[in-house]
Amino acid sequence: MSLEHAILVSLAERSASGYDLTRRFDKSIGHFWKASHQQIYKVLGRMEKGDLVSAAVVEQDGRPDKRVYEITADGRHELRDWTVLPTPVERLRSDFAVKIRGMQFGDRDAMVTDIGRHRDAHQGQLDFYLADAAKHYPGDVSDEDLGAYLVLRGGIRYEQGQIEWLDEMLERLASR
Amino acid sequence: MSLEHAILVSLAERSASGYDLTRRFDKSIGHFWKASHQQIYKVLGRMEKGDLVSAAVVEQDGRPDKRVYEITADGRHELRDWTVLPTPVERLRSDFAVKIRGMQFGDRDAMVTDIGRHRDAHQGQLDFYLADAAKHYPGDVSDEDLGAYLVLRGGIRYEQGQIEWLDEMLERLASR
DNA sequence: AGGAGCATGTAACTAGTTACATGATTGT
DNA sequence: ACAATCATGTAACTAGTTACATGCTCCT
Repeated sequence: MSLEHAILVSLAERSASGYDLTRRFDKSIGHFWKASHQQIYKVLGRMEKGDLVSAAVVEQDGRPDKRVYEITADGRHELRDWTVLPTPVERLRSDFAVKIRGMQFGDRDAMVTDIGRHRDAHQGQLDFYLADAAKHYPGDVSDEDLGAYLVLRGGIRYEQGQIEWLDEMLERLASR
Repeated sequence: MSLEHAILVSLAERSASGYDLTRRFDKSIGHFWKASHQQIYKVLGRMEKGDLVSAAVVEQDGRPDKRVYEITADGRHELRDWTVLPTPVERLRSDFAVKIRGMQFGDRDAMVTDIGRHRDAHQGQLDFYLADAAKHYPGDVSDEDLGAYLVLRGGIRYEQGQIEWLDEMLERLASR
């Protein structure tokens, strides 16, 4: 159900079409909750029925019409109510960790290569986050931006932790 | 499809019934891949049809019969082949992060409480991992245990990173 | 007498993925 | 001519969750 909430947060920040949301879910908010356009359109339809969002058709020239969604008062209430409920503490669910765990039954060389790939990918993501932080939050953070900033900080710490772990593994595996 | 691989890894370590696997998925391997017993029985059935595992009915006295699953040669091949393929780099998918991101639209006090709850939960998990590491790997780690050890190291780093992030948030929010 | 543990399932549902579909405009 | 961007969907499928079901033994 949390795609609904992610959409509500995104629309509370700024109204958008399904297409706009899809792009947002490819970056910013999508860094910690990804969604395909198919899923987004499906959920938007359900949310419109539930009066959490309302749609307005906007005609454009040279481009197809679009349905711009706006959060409703009900939607804002739902969002606030949701923040009051305790969030279940999530467990990790990692394909990669399962594979590491099964290392002894696999191909050691291929796995070292794969660990290196992951290291590079996480380094890339970290660089992206750091650039983003430097660009958007060079000084004090406004109350309005605090949530986005804190999540970005979480992303940075996560990527750093991953890189440290991946490096630790590479070091251990190099000496065998 | 990765529950299959998680089960293969677990059965490669030691044969087990669906019930045994369920308990394992409540601890050890379940720390980074959780699964319900319903899902486990369903997947075991599919895997048996695909000859990745084979079952033997074991009669017990004072307890119900059980079907003990063993990994087959095909299963071991599948596991090895899987380790050779590159693992897609996963993005985070976090309800909690979405909620933090939407902080400005929610109840600040409730969220501070929730962050505290998460902090405690992650501290508890970290303590558990540290005790596990101290108990099982006080000295050198054998080749056989390396995968499990490295994943445990990953878990420790992950929990530490989370706690640091949660503390950072609590500190920032206390001063507003 | 009641609850916890052992043991295995079915049924109904929700969320999410993958593949396919359409059609206009703008840039190379 | 061809690809990319804008824009919105349907259809078929897979994975996972929640609720329900059964029945025996051991412990308090």
